[in-house]
Amino acid sequence: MVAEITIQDVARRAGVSPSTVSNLLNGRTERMRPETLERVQRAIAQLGYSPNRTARHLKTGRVEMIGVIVPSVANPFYGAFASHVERAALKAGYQILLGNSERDPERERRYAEELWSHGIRGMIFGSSLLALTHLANLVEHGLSIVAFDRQAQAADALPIDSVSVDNVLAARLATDHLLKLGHRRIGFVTGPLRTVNRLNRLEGYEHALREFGIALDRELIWEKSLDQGFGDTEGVELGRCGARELLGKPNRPTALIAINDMYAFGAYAGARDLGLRVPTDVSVVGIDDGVLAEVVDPPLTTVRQPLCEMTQAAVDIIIRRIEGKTNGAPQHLTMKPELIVRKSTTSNL
Amino acid sequence: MVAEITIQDVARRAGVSPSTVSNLLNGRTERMRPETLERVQRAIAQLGYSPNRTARHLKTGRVEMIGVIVPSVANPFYGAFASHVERAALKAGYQILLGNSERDPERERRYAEELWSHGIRGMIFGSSLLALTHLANLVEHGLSIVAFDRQAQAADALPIDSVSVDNVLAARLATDHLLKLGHRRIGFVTGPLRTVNRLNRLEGYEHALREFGIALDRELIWEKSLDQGFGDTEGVELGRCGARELLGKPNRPTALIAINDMYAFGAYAGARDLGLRVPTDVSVVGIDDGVLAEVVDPPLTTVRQPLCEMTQAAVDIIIRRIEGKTNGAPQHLTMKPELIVRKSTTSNL
DNA sequence: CTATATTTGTGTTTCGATACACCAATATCG
DNA sequence: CGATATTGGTGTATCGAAACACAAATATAG
Repeated sequence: MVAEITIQDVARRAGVSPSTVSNLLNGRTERMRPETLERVQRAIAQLGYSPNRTARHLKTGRVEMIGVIVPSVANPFYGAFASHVERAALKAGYQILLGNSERDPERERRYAEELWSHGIRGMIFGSSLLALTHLANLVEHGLSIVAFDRQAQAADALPIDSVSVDNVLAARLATDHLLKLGHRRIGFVTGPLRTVNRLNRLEGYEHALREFGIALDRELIWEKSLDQGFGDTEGVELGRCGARELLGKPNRPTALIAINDMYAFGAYAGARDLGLRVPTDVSVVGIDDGVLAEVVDPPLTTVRQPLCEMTQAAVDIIIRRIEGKTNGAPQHLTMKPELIVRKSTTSNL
Repeated sequence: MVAEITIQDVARRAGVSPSTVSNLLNGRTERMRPETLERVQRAIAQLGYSPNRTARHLKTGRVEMIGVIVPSVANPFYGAFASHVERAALKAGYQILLGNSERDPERERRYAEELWSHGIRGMIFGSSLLALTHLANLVEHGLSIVAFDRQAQAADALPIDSVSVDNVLAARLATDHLLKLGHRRIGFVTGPLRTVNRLNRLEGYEHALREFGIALDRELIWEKSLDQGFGDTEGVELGRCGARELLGKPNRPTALIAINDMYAFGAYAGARDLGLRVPTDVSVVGIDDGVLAEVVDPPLTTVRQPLCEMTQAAVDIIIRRIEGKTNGAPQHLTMKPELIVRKSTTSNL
């Protein structure tokens, strides 16, 4: 246990005042003799000094961190998301602080307050919750938020930026694809409809059916949540369970749309449980296009979200807000999804 | 943008000194009149005050955060890991700060120094790198580290705690299982052998073969890394590639052991690429037992790591170190792995 | 050779919370 | 009733870095 090295130690060693060291640290070198500069730099290197961020933050009020709150990184989609956000943040000199909210507004609020008390003034939320009122207080105090994968809602009263894929379109692409393949009874498997992106996807599904002149059959929409709360396995378990129930009906659907890839993988298992094969007996489409989509058997037909561009945009926006480079009205970016046809869907003609 | 509320504001409102508010905040209420206490509490509630952690940290030198550094949370294993660590940490009143190192010692060192300069004095490393010398400097300065999934090495000169599954045993269980099923040519698919856990697993594989009286065929050990660096997809891609190469040989193996579940899923795809079926044409065993293992088709026979207990132990150890409740020699916990037989392996008799 | 600029740093205060020595007011006791 | 405890707080210095006004040393001008 060695004592911390402070700016004072460096100053003493270089024979200058702490102020001078601070000046160098903050790039105010223009009025500094080259030899002084070099002396200070040597002292820093020799002592292995690195400034205490806490002290710096207390003084400046700025902290180069952004908060990232997702339902759970145990879900590979959010894992990949967090990973992309981190990469983009690091490039801009920011660290990320990650929290799992399990889509619980109360946990989300607590996390946000926690991060706030660490001086973090910008956060990205991936949970896509219907309301954002639990964050109103902090936003009014000056917190900047980017809602990820949650298109702005008419009812939103808060100035919150958003970056999202067009989820209505995503589900329309999936549904249209199946309709064109001749499917008429298409099941929709989702977890709790407590998020904007899910509602939008359902809307896209209904829209596509309507456009095609097919009556909506409520029986084909399966929505349920796990009793024992949220877990790592939520998506696949629900997908499995939903597929089993829908495919067990007398007049079973010939195709399923899963709310995301994890649900689709679960649906594969559910179909298998009933002795049905994908795509021969039932076509399955996912949404996300994560890394596993092309590896599973059969490779999953799914709708791609441009995750990389989306995260980059989200990070850019939040940093501009934090640094006060944007002050105006909330920005809302909507990206285009893309249908990726693989082997999990087949013609029903 | 509302001004921050400080302890002074609360004190003024309650008609006491900041010291008194601080005393309450830190539980020193024993010599405080109940009515004063109540007045201060009311002031805190009315103003919605929450203490500035930065200032507190600067004064106390303590910060209730632990660093968690993993190769990448985009890998579901580390996503689940991070999620478990977070849960355990929160229970103990700690936050986690997460970093992805992509197994690069230099990135790992930079991250560690970054976290150190934030006042973090305890970190959990999940990368299992062969050497830990890149962290020597910080450890000498007082950083506590738990190496996760990396059994202590004889050459380790640093006082670093560890929590790991017995990786040698894990691979032995997998190999024995296949041997008992009658397999004699068993391939081993792994990424770069630059981690302790991988080397240990390879050792377990070799050990089991030797014990069974089977000569080691180096041709059956496939080890490669991706050219274009580390990505979300590393595991599955390498597994796929490895399986394709091994199964493409004239005298191909009848079974494969994948270094982890992701590689195993890749191996499924690789076998499929060659028109081979699992387990009819080739048996596959993974290691980890993540959530997808029982969902994929066929459900994966794998070796379970008791992730939950392991992370809990790691968090307990690191917090005891940070709080100075343990000072002695490094602790090394080794947990027992468990073979989970599903449908991806079958008899070769 | 004095007056004014310019260069090159420095001293002091501050951020918000905490630790700790210390003080005022009241209670207790012989 | 004066001396001593006890109760219930408070004043002040401090953590490490940064901001900013200001000062010493040197250069330049007239």
